[in-house]
Amino acid sequence: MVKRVTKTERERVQKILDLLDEHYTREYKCYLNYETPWQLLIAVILSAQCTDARVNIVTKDLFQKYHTVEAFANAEQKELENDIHSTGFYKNKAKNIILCAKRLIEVYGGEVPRTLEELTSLAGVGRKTANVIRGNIYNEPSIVVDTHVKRISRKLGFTKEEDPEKIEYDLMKVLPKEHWILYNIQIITHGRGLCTARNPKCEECFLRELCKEK
DNA sequence: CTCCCGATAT
DNA sequence: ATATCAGGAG
Repeated sequence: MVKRVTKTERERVQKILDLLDEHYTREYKCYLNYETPWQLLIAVILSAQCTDARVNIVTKDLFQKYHTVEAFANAEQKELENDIHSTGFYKNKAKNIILCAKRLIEVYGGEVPRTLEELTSLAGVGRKTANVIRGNIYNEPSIVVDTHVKRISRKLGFTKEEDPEKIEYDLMKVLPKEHWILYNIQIITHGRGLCTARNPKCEECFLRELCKEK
């Protein structure tokens, strides 16, 4: 189904974006700690079904131990599994990180590629991870659909889809391009503080009036 | 669709 | 005890 956006819908969207800008940061600063593009790539791979706080604890030691992409490419899988154990899914993540690092070196000269197609050709890198890299590293307008963006975008009536890729396309039509990267960061902040998955603090929410509710 | 999976809040 | 966390692959 093709989504159409009417003028009144656009005005409602703009009100929500204004309120988000008013209450949350306008910086393209993500919650995962990193120094280099490849460090962000690994941090995002580790972040699957894991809190960013946990990932930051793990990567602090991890990036002290493995200084380069080559170090990850040559890592012993069992040892890397142990190093990232607390993030969960550690066998898949360790295997993917090693394969990803090898391909970064063999195909992309050790650099993190820029296009969605190139990024998703890397092991452990799907659409969500690729879009984080495109937005945060290359400043390319991109929409990241994670668990918070999915839940809250549906509550706000921006989409009725379940599939993250379809949600991404709906949000592209609903949101002005200048807000694509920022939206994700602000919604995560909102999803962690007020619009939580379990007991959302609707009474305290500044979007209460504009929310389509459950 | 299922599996991968530990840590934390409720 | 259970839901949830910056998902991805087979």
